[in-house]
This record gives sequence, C-alpha cells and structure tokens, in this order.
Amino acid sequence: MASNLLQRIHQVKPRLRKSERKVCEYVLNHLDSVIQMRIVDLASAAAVSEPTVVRFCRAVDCTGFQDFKLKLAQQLATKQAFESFEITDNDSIGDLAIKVFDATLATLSQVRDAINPDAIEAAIKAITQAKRVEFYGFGASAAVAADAQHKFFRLQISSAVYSDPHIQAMSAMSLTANDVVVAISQSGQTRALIDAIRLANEAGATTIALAPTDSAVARESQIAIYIDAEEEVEIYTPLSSRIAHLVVIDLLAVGVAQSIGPHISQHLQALHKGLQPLRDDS
Amino acid sequence: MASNLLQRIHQVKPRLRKSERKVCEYVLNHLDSVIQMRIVDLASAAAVSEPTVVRFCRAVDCTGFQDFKLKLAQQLATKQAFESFEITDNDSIGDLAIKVFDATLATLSQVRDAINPDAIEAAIKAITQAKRVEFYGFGASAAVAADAQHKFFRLQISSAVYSDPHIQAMSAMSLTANDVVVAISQSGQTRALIDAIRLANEAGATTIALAPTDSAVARESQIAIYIDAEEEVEIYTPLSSRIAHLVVIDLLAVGVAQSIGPHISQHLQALHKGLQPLRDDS
DNA sequence: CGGCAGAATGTAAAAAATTTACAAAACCGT
DNA sequence: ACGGTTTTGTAAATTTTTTACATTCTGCCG
Repeated sequence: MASNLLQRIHQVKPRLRKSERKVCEYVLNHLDSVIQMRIVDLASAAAVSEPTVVRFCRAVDCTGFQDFKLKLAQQLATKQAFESFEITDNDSIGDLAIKVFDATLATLSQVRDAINPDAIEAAIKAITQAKRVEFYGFGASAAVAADAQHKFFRLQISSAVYSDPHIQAMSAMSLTANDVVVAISQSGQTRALIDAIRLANEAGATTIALAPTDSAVARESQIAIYIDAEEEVEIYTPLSSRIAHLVVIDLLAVGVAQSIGPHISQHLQALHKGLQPLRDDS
Repeated sequence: MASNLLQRIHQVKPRLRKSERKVCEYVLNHLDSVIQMRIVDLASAAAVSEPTVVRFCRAVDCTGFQDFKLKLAQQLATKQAFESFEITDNDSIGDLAIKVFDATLATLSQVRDAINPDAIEAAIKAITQAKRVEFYGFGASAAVAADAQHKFFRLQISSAVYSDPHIQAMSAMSLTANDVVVAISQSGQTRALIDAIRLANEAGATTIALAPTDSAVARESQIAIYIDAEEEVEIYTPLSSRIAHLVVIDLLAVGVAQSIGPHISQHLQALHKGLQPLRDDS
C-alpha cells in the first residue's frame, strides 16, 4: 500500500522524533498551504531546520521534499475533488447534473474516509452467522431496506424487510439469539424504529444500525455503523445520505459473500442464468 | 475557471510556438511520467531547451515548472482517483470498504461525464407537466423505482410504483396522454418491462427509460437516459449501476422541484415538520 | 551526581534544479 | 536579400534542496 499518504502520516506520527513531529503537526494543520511552500517556509513555520523537514518526508516514504509535496498534492486533489454545491435557479441542466452528482460523490468519499472497519467486520460476522436477517426502515430508508433485503436474499441468506411499525414490532419480538436486525435510519431518531430495536434486543437478537453518529438509533443498537452526511435534508429529502447507506449495504453484502466462501458465486451464476428467459435480446 | 489544467493545455495548444508545442505534445503523451521528471529530463525528452519548457508552463497559466507539475499532479489525481477494483480473498475489511466505495465513485463519475442534458431536460419537462407518473422496475430496480416514487410523491406529484408485471401491464394500458412512465432497468432487456413500455406508448403516455445505451428498453422509450456502468454483474448483483440510477432519479427530482417553483419548498418544510412527532430526541 | 555513548537536531556548505538575462538563429515582409 | 521581429538556445545567476558534519541534548551507568 504505497497509496495513501495521509494514512501513512498518521501511521508514523507516533514513531517520530520530537522535532519531526512538529513538522508532522504543522503539515496536518495546514494541508492546503503546505503544497505551495518551499522547504524553508515549512521549516521556519514549523520552527525546525530544513533537514528535519527532509527527514520527515523520508519517514513517510517519500524520496525527498519535492516528492512529498507532489504526493500530498495528489492526495488532497482526490479529497477536494467535489466541493461546493449550491443549487441556484439559473443553473443549466448540465450544471445541475454535475452538482447533483458531485454532491453525492462528495458524500460518498466523506463516508468512505470516516468508516469504521471494526463495526463493519462485526456486522459481517453477525450476518454471516445469522439464521435470519431482518431489515427495518421507514420513509426513504424503506427503499434502502428493500434493496438490502433483495441483495442478501440473493446471497441465500434468509431475510425479510418490514416497513410497517406494527409488523416490525411483532417480528422483532419473535426473534431469537441467532437472528440479526439491521436498522436503517437517516435521521437516527425515528421513534418506531428505536422501539423495534429495543424489542429485538430484548428478544436476544443482534442489532445493527446504519445511522448517524450520536443518534438514538445508533445508541440502542449493539453494532453501530456511523454514517454522517450533512446535507440540506429539509429541502430535498435525504439526497445523498441514502446513497451512502446503500453503498454500506453493498459493502456488507460483498463482505458476507466473501466470508461465505466461493460456492456462493456458483449459486449467483446459476441465478443469473435462471433469469435469462425473462430477458429479450431482440 | 482556473481549475482545469488539461483543458487549458488543449485550449492554448494551437496558439503555441513550434518548440513549445513539442513540449505540449510530449506532455500530453506522457502525462503520468511527466510529474516525476525534472525540467532537464522533460527538455531533452521533448528535444527543446529548458527555458522553452518554462515558457510552455507560463503559457498554461502556471508560475513556473514546479507549479505546473503540482497542478498537473492534482489534475491527474482527480482523474485517476478511482481506478482499479479487484476484490481478492485476503483483503482486510478496510481495504474492502475502500474498494467498494471507490468502485461506486468511479461508476458515478463515469455516468456523470456521460450524461446527456437534453434527455434529462426532456424528462424533467415531461414529469413536471404530467398528471400522473408511474415508475416500473423489477428485481434490484424495483427498489430504485420505489425510492423514486417516494421522492416524487414528496414533491406532490401524483405517482405510483409497480413491480408486478401484470399490474404494470394493466396500469400501462389505462394511461393517457397526460401521463408519464419511468422505466428503470439495469439490464435493459427485461421482457416484461419492454412489454409495459409498449403498452404505455400505445396508450399515448410519455415513456422515459433509465437503461444502458443500445438496450431494448432504451430503444422502446420516447426519452432515453443512458446509464452505462460496466461491472461484474454476474458475481455481485448490480452493485453500483443501481446507485447511478438513484442519482439520476435525484437529478430528475431536483430538476422537477426547481421547475415547479419555490412554493414547493414550503410544502417540503411543512412535511418535515409534520414528521417531527414521529421522532425521538431523547 | 557526573560523564559518556548515542541519538537528535541544527549549521553551513555542496549539489541540484530552476529561472533569468542575453545572444544567436530563424522567420517574415518588403 | 536585408532589416526588424520573433523564436529559441546558451550560459550564468539564483533559488532550492540535499548532504556532510558539528553541536547539542538525552538517558544511562558507574
């Protein structure tokens, strides 16, 4: 993994010497401006000598200061690729398209960088071992839940989706220790969903949440996958956070498929063939 | 637009002098390697002198060679940001997450760049003026259709979603000239969907397709929004193309919201308030 | 507690790279 | 073909980075 420079910087930070760490800290706090600094500027800004800066660059797998700046620039470019997003009334359709896509792209790369692999791993493990998996969600999250159910169903995992609070509650109560509930919420505050999670917990099932950090839904669940996507929720319904949820579902599905083992791909191919007669290649 | 360096290079290319153009050509043909060259290397590789290289850099709005390299590096980084994507069995969960997200990001930026604003505009216009909008989709696209329906429903557009071929066909037959059908298909070949589109066409409704280029679904529809996302469909169900479909739906929704006018935002805010009692902020 | 070994950091000089200034060459119109 | 103008290259100057080495600091053991 020679790729992620920022990651590497964080990795080596604890191993650095005192003055090198000064450089490190300055760099992390001034990411944007560093790329157009010369080594003397950075050295004086971080209150160290120039060779120390070079040593820092070497410590993070670069051949020198120039190389470091180049790599950092690339890294930042990918991060800042999708930025501003303000829809104005006189946008052309083309502009609008770019803005909507970029907003989604921005959200996704944000969520990607913030994801906690441990929670994902725990969720994958739980789902893989589950006897039955149920997906709960309301409103826009109902469609996400339906998609998730469809996905896991194809992986031969016994699953269900409920978007009716009463049925959800009833189903939650009847779960056992071998079952898993995946609760999907963009707001993280839907009361009926929280109730269902509590019932599932009481029934001994494993509960997984896809919800914002510090939300009630996340708090009540045993495994919390945090998905934070700031956006104008009021005006245009959850736009991209919903997409982020779907991608996390994809991630879980791929993880589960992988841990189930290779025989699943045979099954999927068979399924694919089975659907062929429904297609028309004329 | 100080942003797009590559664009700028192409722009100024005709205005360049002979030897500067040599630099230009070499740069365009060796984009990747140029960023790690020194000025002497590039000069000799392009068979010109060093100052000529600097002159070229200035011609494309950079302050010097270093600046040029930096900007080029950033530019390339955004382009190549999401590339390879091959899931191997010994990926860590973190790697897996990055791969799944990046695959989606790659698909989205591809689709964004390929989108046809005219088709989008026509679709927005049709939906805005429609008396009733119906969304059709099967399998994974059923969830997309459901999401779309939910979205437009919130925009006070009378809409429905059908994932049952019989109901779909019956509904399609009963449509009128004021109605719109949005057919969503990842394969573009589902026979039942094609039948429904034909029925809707015969009934005089406007048909809009979200489907791959050159697919039967797109061909049968009056307005075709092409969404092409190559991916391993066989192994892991439609992963990211489905997401691309959703983003296009978002785009349509935002476009429709905009063309309906500002009063819709009041309605959405009211809706938002109306949902508050269902939330729990404890 | 002092001194010594070793690491850590900085100073200053050398090397490398870029940029500038200027001169030579090519080009164009008359 | 000649004179002016533009284009290009040469060589020097400047800037920037890197290396080599000296100094300082730190911690450990006597």
